[in-house]
Amino acid sequence: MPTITFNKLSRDKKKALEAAALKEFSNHTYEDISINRIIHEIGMPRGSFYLYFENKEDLYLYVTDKYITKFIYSFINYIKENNGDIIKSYEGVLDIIIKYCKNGEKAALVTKFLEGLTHRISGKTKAINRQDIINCTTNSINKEYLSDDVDKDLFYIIDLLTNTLIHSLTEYLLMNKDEIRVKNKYFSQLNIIKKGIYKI
Amino acid sequence: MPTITFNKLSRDKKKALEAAALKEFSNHTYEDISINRIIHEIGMPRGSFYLYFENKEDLYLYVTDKYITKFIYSFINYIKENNGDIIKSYEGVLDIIIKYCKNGEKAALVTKFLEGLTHRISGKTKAINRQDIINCTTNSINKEYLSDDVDKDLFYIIDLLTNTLIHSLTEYLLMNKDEIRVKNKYFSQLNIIKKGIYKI
DNA sequence: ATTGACTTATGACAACTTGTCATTATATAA
DNA sequence: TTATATAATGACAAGTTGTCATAAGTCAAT
Repeated sequence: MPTITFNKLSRDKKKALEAAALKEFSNHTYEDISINRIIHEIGMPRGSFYLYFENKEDLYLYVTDKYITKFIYSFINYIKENNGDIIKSYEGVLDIIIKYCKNGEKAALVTKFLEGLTHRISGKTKAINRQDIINCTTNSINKEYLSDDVDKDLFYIIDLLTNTLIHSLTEYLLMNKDEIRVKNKYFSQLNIIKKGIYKI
Repeated sequence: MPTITFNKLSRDKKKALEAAALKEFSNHTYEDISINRIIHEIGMPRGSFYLYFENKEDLYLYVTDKYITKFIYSFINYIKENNGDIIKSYEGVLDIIIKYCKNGEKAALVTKFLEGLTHRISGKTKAINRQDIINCTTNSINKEYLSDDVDKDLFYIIDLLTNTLIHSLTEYLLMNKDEIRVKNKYFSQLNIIKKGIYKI
């Protein structure tokens, strides 16, 4: 969490730091992210940076969280577009993200965010909170599709689906596995889960 | 991969390096692993180390791979003990690993290996190959339990199960989530998958 | 045994990291 | 205007990694 001092900063300075951070994050592994490069880029003195953020991890989680949150909101909308069909929504979202990554220079960023989701950072295990995704998603789901013996709170299901999605994205974006293979596997796995939770 | 020169080294020197590396890995995040500390511990000159391994990643993958392989073999045996009941085997293995971690000083190590499985290392995405686990596991599975419309090659299923297992372990070991909650979720998720693939 | 050609070993070095802290500057309130 | 609190700064210590010129072995062939 950035300090109060950071929040008091002018809009320009904040934006500059965030932009520089994003640029650095896009081009380097978490390990290789250099605060030095970030602050040099925008001519911010070393001491100032440490007045605003505790360390690299602090900055990383701040910036990453912001973008993950954006994604969650649009995903929730997407579920609504699909009338609460959770499997259909998860089926579609892989493609949407993959396409998003192909279009722009966004791939690098999404990749890094994925790392943020998957990774434990600096031992403190402050990995971005997937709980948020799960909570927000639950309410958008149409439970009529679901078999009667399925647990009413959909926590386990969403966790399983999210996990499967992230794993597939990781394979495609971080491990450079073949798109078609990844998609085939993902759809098969969703199908297994569908059989496990949907009415026959 | 270590160099040929490393393999030519005396048993003692190799063991010493591996032991020092393991110790360092147990007590530090990947990011914070210091080759400096490792070589100081055993009085190995800097230049020598770089004669044997390319860098930190190289050493890390070498040591980690060794231990993962050990685990795979014992897991395959465990499946056989369960007469090829894949779901039952995955149900049991979480508990086995958790207990293993409780008993000894092994927790730290398993934790780090989990990180190795989950993480991308230094951008090159050389994460430990889960393909091995999947291939070896396939042959030990009793397919009679499986519903007829399940794909004959069990790749997708094992990947899904492994992914679910690793996620649960991560939550317990790296995110310090409550053991009972983790287990409940894991079993529920396995149950969903079971419904998706087993004969009724 | 001596030469010469490899292979292996070594530690000083350059080029980077990060986080701190004494000092200076700027607000803000009395 | 003075006093106080808040913010900005950059030099610094203490660490990191990978390289490379030099030194030391090894070992076959003369």
